[in-house]
Amino acid sequence: MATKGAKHIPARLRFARNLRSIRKEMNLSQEGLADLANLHRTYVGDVERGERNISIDNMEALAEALGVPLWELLRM
Amino acid sequence: MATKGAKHIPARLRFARNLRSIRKEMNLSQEGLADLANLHRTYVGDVERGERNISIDNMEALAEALGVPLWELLRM
DNA sequence: GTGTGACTTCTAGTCCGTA
DNA sequence: ATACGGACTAGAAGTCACA
Repeated sequence: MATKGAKHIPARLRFARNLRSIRKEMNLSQEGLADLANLHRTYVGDVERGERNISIDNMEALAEALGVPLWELLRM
Repeated sequence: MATKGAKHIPARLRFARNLRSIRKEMNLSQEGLADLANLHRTYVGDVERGERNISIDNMEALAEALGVPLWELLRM
């Protein structure tokens, strides 16, 4: 078969990138987002760099803070 | 307006329920799934009961073990 | 085959700084 | 406003014995 590859980017990285790009689209700072999600400034930065293995509760907190559905943050 | 409610079920619970129902559709035991995902039997059970705040890496491991995209497990 | 309590190890998540 | 480090505490990861 032809189209097999795809070699998925790890979910953690997809989440990281989507989080950052959506946050920026909203002209929100990491600090501002952290506040909205009741998380810490530095932690959000770590997550956006893909350095943290974030838990589902906090993923949801961030999604809600951004006002987007969680699956949107897992988009390729 | 009429249809506003929706009162989202927490992502953790949605994940729990979807995981269980998809696993069962595949006639797979918690044990079998745990093996495929390189996780422990009891841990998978805990997750299916929504008792664990699972991290993104393990969510992905379970999704891959089931052969479904991660977002499928977050479906309402 | 699954649920549950208890337990230890490891990392998620906080908070302080400095650049 | 963000990155990054160190040091710390809360809580996730991972395992077991028993129902």
